[in-house]
Amino acid sequence: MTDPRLPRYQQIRDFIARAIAHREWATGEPIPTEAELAKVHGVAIGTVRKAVDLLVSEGLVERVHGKGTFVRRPSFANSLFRFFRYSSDESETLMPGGHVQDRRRVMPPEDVRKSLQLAPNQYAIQMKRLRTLGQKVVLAEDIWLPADRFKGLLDLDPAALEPLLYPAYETLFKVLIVRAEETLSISLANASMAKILGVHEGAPLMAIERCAYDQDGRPVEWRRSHGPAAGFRYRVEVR
Amino acid sequence: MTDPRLPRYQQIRDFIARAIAHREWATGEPIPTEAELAKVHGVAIGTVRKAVDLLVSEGLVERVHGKGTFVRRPSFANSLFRFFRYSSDESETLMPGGHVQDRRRVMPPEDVRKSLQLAPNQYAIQMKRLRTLGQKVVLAEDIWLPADRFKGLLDLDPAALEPLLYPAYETLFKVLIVRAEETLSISLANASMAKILGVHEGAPLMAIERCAYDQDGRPVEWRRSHGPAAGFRYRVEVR
DNA sequence: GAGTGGTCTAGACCACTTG
DNA sequence: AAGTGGTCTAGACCACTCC
Repeated sequence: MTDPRLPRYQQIRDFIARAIAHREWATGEPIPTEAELAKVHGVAIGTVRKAVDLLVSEGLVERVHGKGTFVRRPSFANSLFRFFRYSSDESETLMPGGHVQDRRRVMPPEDVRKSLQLAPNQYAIQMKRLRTLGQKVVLAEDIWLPADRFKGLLDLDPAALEPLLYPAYETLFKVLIVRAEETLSISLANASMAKILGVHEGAPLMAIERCAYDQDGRPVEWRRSHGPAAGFRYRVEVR
Repeated sequence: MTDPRLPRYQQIRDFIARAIAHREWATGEPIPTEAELAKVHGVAIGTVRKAVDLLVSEGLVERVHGKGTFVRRPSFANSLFRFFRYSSDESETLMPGGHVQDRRRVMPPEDVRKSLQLAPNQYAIQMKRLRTLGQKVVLAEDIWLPADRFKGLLDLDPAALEPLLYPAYETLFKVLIVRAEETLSISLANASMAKILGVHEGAPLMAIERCAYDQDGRPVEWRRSHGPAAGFRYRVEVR
């Protein structure tokens, strides 16, 4: 399953990441102890520690001294601030709702196809989605997925995809998002956007393009989101 | 110098970081080999490796297999994309000029004082600065520094601070920036901003607030930058 | 071939949590 | 006291670069 030419610690990291993606250990539950992992994989404990170090740095897992190592994933509030980096004004306790409006199986435009590394004849699934805070629409999203990794999504009850997509990807499609690249820019509202977001035509909008990658580094989602500029804040740490 | 209660690998990391900040090893030059560092500090090589791992993850140093470990600092193009995350349209080869306009020693406003963790009676140095691409002003910056760590900055020839501030901080004040937090938002140009940036009043601007931290995790610079929204792009990787 | 970092071992002892 | 992760050792051998 894993490339045997990879270092042992990488293989063990992949093994654990895959097990987590497949929900073999529930969120908040401990993974096997380092001693046990070492025994199972037939390596020294230092090698296991290096594998776990990687997972910690990816945010997939959390060490607690004296207790164990725990699956750390976005049960809720977490994924919000890992990937939903938008807050209207300062309030920390925001909790956006998600509302999938539209789902289709289509050929993606060229830029999306490239970002998702799809072959020219491969299909994508497109979804339109609104994010709301209270009654207010704060973000209109246009989401693209590789169809072959999300078989059956079109037949799902839309409610199964709410309030957050990434936990649903994980549970339903064994796709675990571990990182993403985002590009921010500013655009002006056209007529339809203005109507959806409740701003006047030509009002400034924040545009966020995101490409999200799974535990194996493959791109699995591309989205473009638009939100009203007023009150928009985006926080990030750079190194 | 370093807290002896810290783990050895932390102490060694601090030792190396400090040496780099003090320019004991030039940019692009190799630091001592791992074997040598181990001998000097009287530890096993694995401990040194852990220290160097930290520095690599901080981007301070770069390993090259078979050759050595090299000081990686923003000699030039690097710091641009580490900390100057602004590009007008897609062109990758941008190289913004910096032009310090104004320097003063003043009491900082409350929010700046807090961000820099200054005591209520401590002074700050304020600088105004323009960033240009070709003839065009792309960013107007308002920069605040703790006065006690930048003694003598007011007497310097402004040219000593160009084209980039962070290398100057490092050479002249032994302050090495290793990370920063940024908050992006959108504002509208007032009359003076409009004039400086060459846009009409009320035009949308990108506003970037940044707090930068040194190798010891202390905040050493706060700045607020404004640039025209048109053509603005900000790329970031999130985990 | 000599020198560098990269991987891995088989332990030891310490610090913290839980019963 | 037992079990967990955290630090550290004193090596071994491999992969890569340079001469």
